[in-house]
Amino acid sequence: MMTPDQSAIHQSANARPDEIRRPAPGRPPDAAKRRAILAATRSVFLASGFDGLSIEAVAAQAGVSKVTVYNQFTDRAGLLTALCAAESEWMEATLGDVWFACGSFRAYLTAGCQRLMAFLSRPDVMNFDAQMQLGAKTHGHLVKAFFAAGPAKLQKILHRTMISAVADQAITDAPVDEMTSTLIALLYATQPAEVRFGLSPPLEDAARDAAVALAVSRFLRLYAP
Amino acid sequence: MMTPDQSAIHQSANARPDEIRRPAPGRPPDAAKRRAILAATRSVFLASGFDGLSIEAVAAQAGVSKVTVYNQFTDRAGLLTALCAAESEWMEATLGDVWFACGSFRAYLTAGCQRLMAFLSRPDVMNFDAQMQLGAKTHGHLVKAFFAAGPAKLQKILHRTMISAVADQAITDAPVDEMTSTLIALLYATQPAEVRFGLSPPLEDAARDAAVALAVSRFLRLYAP
DNA sequence: CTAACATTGAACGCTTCCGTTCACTATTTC
DNA sequence: GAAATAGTGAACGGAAGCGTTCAATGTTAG
Repeated sequence: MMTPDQSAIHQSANARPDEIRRPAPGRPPDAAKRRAILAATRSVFLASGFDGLSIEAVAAQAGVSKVTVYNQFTDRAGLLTALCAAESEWMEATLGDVWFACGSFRAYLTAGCQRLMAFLSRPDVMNFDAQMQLGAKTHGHLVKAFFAAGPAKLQKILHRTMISAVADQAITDAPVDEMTSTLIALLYATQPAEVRFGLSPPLEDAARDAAVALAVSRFLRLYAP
Repeated sequence: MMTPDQSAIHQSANARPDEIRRPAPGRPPDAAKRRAILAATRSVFLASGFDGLSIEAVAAQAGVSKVTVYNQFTDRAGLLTALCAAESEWMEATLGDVWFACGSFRAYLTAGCQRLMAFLSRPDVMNFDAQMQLGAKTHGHLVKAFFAAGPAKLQKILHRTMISAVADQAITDAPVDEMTSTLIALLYATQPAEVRFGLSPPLEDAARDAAVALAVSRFLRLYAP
């Protein structure tokens, strides 16, 4: 009764290859409720973290019976796992979708970083980030997955970008890792400290875009050929 | 019985000026236990945050009766207030003590930033920082005090440093705020992302110092006259 | 229709922690 | 000495949340 199916999330992925497309008997789980539960879980998690997450609060906020939560996610751990998986997937997809060709390297980099920061500076995204940093000791496995889909993937993307920019002679051939971390740092400084601590409202889109453009300028000033 | 003394922390500060040095009757509170309670509170808080902080856990870890905690700090809120006050005081003092004269501006800045980051990169300090970022919604007053003693004070210190450096023609007279935030960003990038998420152990002292020196180099490359 | 599963609402026993009270001992001032 | 306060250990009633169970109803495949 502890782990009859381990996790309902990967149910379709775990389906036996020889009996595909055979629907399970009985009433199927309600996908909409599953989504509602995940959304509520995220909301509660942002405010309460790994250990504070109350399943009863999740059920209430999702407008669903507590038993349904256990039915769809087995467990508190299953709920957290599903949440982190969904968040990681979303983040990985978003980080990739942000980059597409433009004119000059400067224009490309500026536009990409602006779209990137429009995502990363969202209060909820930053909040999730902070929770993950705190969960390192107790939930390393989940943090690891999130890190791979988030920060690590971003680093890889920028790494590739730098390499091709060096090849195109758009920037000097300084150490790629140094350039990558410098760019990330300059982008990070885009967000004022008061905002990070929730003492000021987030920047308007225009202000954020301007700050990012300025950061890219500083970056190019450092590494222009 | 709710707030007979409001908060024992500021007891000496609140003493009437006309009846100073008159000791209170009866057995005085045990200062050592007070310190033990605060230390335990910090430890529990780093792991549990504002809402997860268990007073029973604090009492147990401090090796003290639960009643003593209530006796010395009135309240859960009083405990958190005292914790944040102590942390703010400590941080403010440390941030100031880090800077003292050296040879060149580069040497001065490098040494100061190295001592600064030796403090700021400590896992417990970073952890406290993350908890503060999360507590914005529910405990804005405490976060505000911490912010004033920490990030805001650091910003002021660097601001003054930049102004005098400009006056000495050690750096160009670019906008001071821009230079300050850029330096902070470059220092921030000193800490690898894996470390921030607790997936790698903190940098050794030598490695951290080297990274900081490199960050200062990049800063001076941007703003050398 | 029937078998199988989902969902609900309500209850269950259990644990943890809250903030408070009690009786008792220890320490300090007057 | 007496008065006043601090500290201990144990217990209190209550709140909240856990994970589970039950009976009843909804929905789906065969």
